[in-house]
Amino acid sequence: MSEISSTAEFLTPVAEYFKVLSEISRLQIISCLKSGAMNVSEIGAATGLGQANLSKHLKLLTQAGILSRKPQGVTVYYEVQDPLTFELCELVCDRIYQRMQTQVEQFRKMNSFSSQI
Amino acid sequence: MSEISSTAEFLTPVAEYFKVLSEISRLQIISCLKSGAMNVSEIGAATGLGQANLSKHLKLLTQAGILSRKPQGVTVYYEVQDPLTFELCELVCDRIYQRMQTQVEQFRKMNSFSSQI
DNA sequence: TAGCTACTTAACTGTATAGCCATAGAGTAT
DNA sequence: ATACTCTATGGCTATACAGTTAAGTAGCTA
Repeated sequence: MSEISSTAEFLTPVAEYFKVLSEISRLQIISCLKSGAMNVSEIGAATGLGQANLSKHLKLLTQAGILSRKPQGVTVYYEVQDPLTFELCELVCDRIYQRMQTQVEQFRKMNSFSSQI
Repeated sequence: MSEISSTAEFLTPVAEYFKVLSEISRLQIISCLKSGAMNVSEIGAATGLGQANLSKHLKLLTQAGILSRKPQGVTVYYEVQDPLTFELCELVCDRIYQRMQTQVEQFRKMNSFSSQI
């Protein structure tokens, strides 16, 4: 095994983790679980995702260790298990906001047609 | 525009950011840039990625604001521009390591055949 | 038991993209 | 100008996966 491929192998689970967070539907699910546990129907209503599709995403998120799955009778409650999830999303969200702010500011400065100072 | 779709729209750039970090090749590139700026050939040698493929990944990473691109004569040097990148990777890496540790520990406890205490 | 509800899974389709090849461009030297 | 090196791009194929429809499963209730 070469140095390169061994490095790549260590990075595989990291890439997989980020991949789970790289879909809007799953971020929607995580987002609406910020307030606490919800069952599948509730999550479906909140996100607008189709039932089967939602189920697949929930399975993925659970397998990734991001959500916990708790059946209660006929319904199943999901909850964000790892607080790191929120932390990561917030870090990225904040950075994106900062960049947008910077871009707006740069645009304002560069805009020769602006009547502003 | 419904509440749901507007939420989804805000999440789009976040998902895109995570998507950039969700590929082993790109993580390899980021990883080998930890020590500082490198040109394309050097990155290629360090990662083993094909030239055209590497170029595309570098473009993506640059567009995502993760790398900075600095041409010097005929060569082009890339560098990790946003320290947040390393921060995110470290957070995920550490968490994955913690989980692996936990799994090993649980396995040890559950393993009835073990000669250990 | 049957029937109902809540959720999961299987099978399929369309879309996105990683990797590869060939080519193009851009800078440098002869 | 020509030739050479380094990097970027366009076209292609194979693969992965999000979303959908339909069928299956598990727990409640009459």
